[in-house]
Amino acid sequence: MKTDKQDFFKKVHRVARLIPEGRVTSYGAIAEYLGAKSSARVVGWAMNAAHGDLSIPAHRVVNRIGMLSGKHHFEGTNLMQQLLESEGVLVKEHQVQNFKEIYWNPCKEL
DNA sequence: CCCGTGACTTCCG
DNA sequence: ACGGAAGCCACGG
Repeated sequence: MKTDKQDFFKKVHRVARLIPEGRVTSYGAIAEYLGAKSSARVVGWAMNAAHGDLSIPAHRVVNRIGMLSGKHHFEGTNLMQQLLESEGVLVKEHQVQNFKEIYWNPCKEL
């Protein structure tokens, strides 16, 4: 059984679904959990593919500083923020306020 | 096969 | 401390 590159996407999607409500994580954290900490960008790419999968809360995934870097890829402009606030995540200026407090580390939580 | 792009991260000046 | 540049991996053309 050979490991297809697409398997990486599947892994990212799997982890993304595991993100608890009201929590957020970073691309690098997911990448690191998958063993590809150097491929944080690829995680974002996987998220791009997940964009069509409503089962994947991509809005809970932000960059390392808690900024809604991916909001530009969502519909409208504040959809991502709306989803986060709806889950109890405090967001301001497209940035998670208590990011470090609601930060969900898959390496530690899982 | 080579080049460009991308929802990132880290290092160097 | 701030800003710019490079590195990284995968996908599409």
